[in-house]
Amino acid sequence: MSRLKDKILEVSTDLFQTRGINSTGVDTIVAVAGTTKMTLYKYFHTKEELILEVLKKSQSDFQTWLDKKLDSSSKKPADKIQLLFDYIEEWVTSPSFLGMGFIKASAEFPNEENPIHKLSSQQSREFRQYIAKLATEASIKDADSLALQLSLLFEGAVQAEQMKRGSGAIKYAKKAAKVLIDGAN
Amino acid sequence: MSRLKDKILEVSTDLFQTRGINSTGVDTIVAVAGTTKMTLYKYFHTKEELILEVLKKSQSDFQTWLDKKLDSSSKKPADKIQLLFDYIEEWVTSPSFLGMGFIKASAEFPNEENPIHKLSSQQSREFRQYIAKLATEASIKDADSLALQLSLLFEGAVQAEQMKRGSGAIKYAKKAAKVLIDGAN
DNA sequence: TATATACTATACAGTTCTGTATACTTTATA
DNA sequence: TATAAAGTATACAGAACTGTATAGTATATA
Repeated sequence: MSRLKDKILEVSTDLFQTRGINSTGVDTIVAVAGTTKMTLYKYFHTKEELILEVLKKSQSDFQTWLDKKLDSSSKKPADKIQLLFDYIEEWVTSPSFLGMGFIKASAEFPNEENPIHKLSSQQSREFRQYIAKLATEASIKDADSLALQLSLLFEGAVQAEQMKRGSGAIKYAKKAAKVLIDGAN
Repeated sequence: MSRLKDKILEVSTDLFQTRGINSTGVDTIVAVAGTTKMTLYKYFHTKEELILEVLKKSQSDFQTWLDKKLDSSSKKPADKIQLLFDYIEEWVTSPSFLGMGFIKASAEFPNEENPIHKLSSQQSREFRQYIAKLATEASIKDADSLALQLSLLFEGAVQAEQMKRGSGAIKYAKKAAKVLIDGAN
């Protein structure tokens, strides 16, 4: 992958999070990335394609990071689900955290037929299924039900953190998650 | 208040929810409302002012409806907090529900200095305080902590419902809320 | 009946946005 | 060293957007 393509993706991710997707023009993106529109449109045929790739990379980065953290933490499935919100807290409270792409994108593109909304919805579902896998491996009775509840806490906490940086909401999500996990057996 | 001002507010609320705020032009609004831009700008000096009034009215309608429901349901505070998510479910699963304005608006205007973001953030805080008041009246030990956790479930469930209409997420939020409320005493 | 008010209709200024066309420059490589 | 690929610089078409100017119509009321 090209150095400039990466730079465009990185700058777009940042600007979409801090200014909003529709409010960020490609002229701004190339100016900040230090390149030109011709180069941007060489790598991304349309702005929509750029948005979709930004979302894919963001979610992939998060999932990869989380998976690695959980994998190197413990081999016992029961521990892993308990540690889930500890790592989520670490991710969300990191200074570089600016929000979750799929949550903001789904709000900005509310039509369920829109490709950007569809991808956002898919990423939300995939993360829920990831939690469900953790719950299943931890031999939790109704794993899918717990996973959905935990995903609500996660998305709610991210929403709260996007609303007010440093809200501390994730601390309460963690407390609530522990109660729900412990009560699910 | 004028008939046309109401109509403009009503149409704007609907279009902002279904197409997004930035993606909805005033030309579209007046066309659907059956009026003209001159009339719109007579009642709302800028589009931002219109957005702010739409948010205020939406939240006021929700709060008024919820408060009336809870007030006419039971006089016992312990019952009211248990019924909270039943009424939230009724609201969210109603066919006319298209989303919560302050959640979508805060995503579309992510800058915390933006007046629209500020109002969204304020409304989120006020709703949390409303839950806290219910929890306090129900003599719950750490009412603020529970209220914050319940607000995460609420915002997460709304987010999920906005992502996929008819997701049923609110049912799981209700289940989780019951566990948290019962465990908070 | 005269007058203020509410509203319509429409054109338009000025900006911003996406996407492309065109001509030039730099760099890697065969 | 010749050639292809990558990137720059810039102008521009065409659309969409906010907000205003201007002139006219309908209606209520004094």
